[in-house]
Amino acid sequence: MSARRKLESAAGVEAPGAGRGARKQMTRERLLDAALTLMSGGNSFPSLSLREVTREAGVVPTAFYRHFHDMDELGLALVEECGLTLRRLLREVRKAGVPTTDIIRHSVAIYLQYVRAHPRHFRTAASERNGGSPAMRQAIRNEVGHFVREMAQDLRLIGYRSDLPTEALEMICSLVINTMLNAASDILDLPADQPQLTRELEENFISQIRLVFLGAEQWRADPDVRHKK
Amino acid sequence: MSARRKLESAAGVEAPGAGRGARKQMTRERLLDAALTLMSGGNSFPSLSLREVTREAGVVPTAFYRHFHDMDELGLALVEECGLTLRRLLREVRKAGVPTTDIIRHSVAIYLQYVRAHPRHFRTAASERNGGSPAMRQAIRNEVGHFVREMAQDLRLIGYRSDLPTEALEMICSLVINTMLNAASDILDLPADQPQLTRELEENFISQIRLVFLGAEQWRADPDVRHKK
DNA sequence: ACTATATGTGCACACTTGTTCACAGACAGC
DNA sequence: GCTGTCTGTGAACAAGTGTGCACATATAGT
Repeated sequence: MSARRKLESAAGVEAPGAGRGARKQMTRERLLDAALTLMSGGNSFPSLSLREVTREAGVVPTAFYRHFHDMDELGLALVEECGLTLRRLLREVRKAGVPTTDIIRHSVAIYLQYVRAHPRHFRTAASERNGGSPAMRQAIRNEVGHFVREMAQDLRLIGYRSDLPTEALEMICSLVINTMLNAASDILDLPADQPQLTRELEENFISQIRLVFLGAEQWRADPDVRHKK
Repeated sequence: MSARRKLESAAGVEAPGAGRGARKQMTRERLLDAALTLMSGGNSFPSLSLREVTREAGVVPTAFYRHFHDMDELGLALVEECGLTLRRLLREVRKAGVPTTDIIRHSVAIYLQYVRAHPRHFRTAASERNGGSPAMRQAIRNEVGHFVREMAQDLRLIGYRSDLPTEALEMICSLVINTMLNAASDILDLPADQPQLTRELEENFISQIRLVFLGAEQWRADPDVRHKK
């Protein structure tokens, strides 16, 4: 299939009867997909060239401009896609409901499963969160911010620490999510043939999340630290 | 000074009486410095070109090869430099001793001061930790790993949670350090003319660290989670 | 059915990039 | 002091890059 793409270069030839806008979106997605694929092979986004992407997508370089002004614009679109994945993940976890035993382990399991199902999205998110262009960083930060707020609201809804102000809940969630993203990056970097290391990393990850929630249970809304010794 | 560099391009002309090895190391450091400077201006390491670096360093492209085979090799040297900075930070904190009141706030203050004193090192560390080439990622992971172990040992020495196995202490420290690096990245990205936002971020950061240690105090060595409900 | 439009092609251009090679000058050891 | 060695220079090259332009061709609206 990849070879097929490379041989018959004409994107318009592959789907000659699908409506105009539909085909446009198809090649647009092919460009995005190409970028993701290239990134999952060691390359990082800022080092991708426009031509490289179009080549991988099976499209002539100039066709790129029909969809994006810039590589940066493609980057932003990518971030949006990753954000979408994140939100679907949240919905998935919500759907699973609130198990009575070992909530954390359960949620983490869903999370890890999701990470492995969308490795390219998570790698991109983790990698460009601090690395990419300033614009891309900001975009990712926004996405993560949304995620944090949604998660905090979810905790609200299930009545978790309902005595805390939203601010505090979001602080906690942000810590959790940072930990999640770091773990995703670590796990995706692991050689696939090391199930032992994988398990260790996962256990470590679970421990960290558990630790955070242990702290969260003890958190006091407004500790007046200056008078505390 | 930057202009001076660009005008008189000959590096050998600038310091004509300083010993051979010494001058070699000087231009080597200039190359490293150039890379750091370029990175602190939006560029990320993988997008740097060899020529760009030599240009900024005020050296002809071919001179690069006298110091590094590769850009990757320069990257590794950079990581080492960042690791050195991290270790000096740790020594600084150690030197400060163990204040009796509000240890966390105190340590965080030192940390933030350090981050602002070496912004380029911390940006690089945060950014290439997930973004760079696989080799660079691994190198950073090693440095961070050392840091984690040293910090865990320090906690040991001051008798913090001496009942816990080293493994658990390291898990805690790794969580702390992840949070530290994320915070560094966030803070360095902030527009400099927003002291209010800066303060909020710092407070949030302190809260997170505090939360982690709150959890750490409650952590049980071997919670048999399967029998716990 | 005819025409205008939008998507993808092909070619062109000016640049930048990494790397090779012969060369110049400063230093170190005899 | 002479000679060999090492660091930095300069010109050169092939390859890759972003982008502008005129062209094809399938589609949508009349």
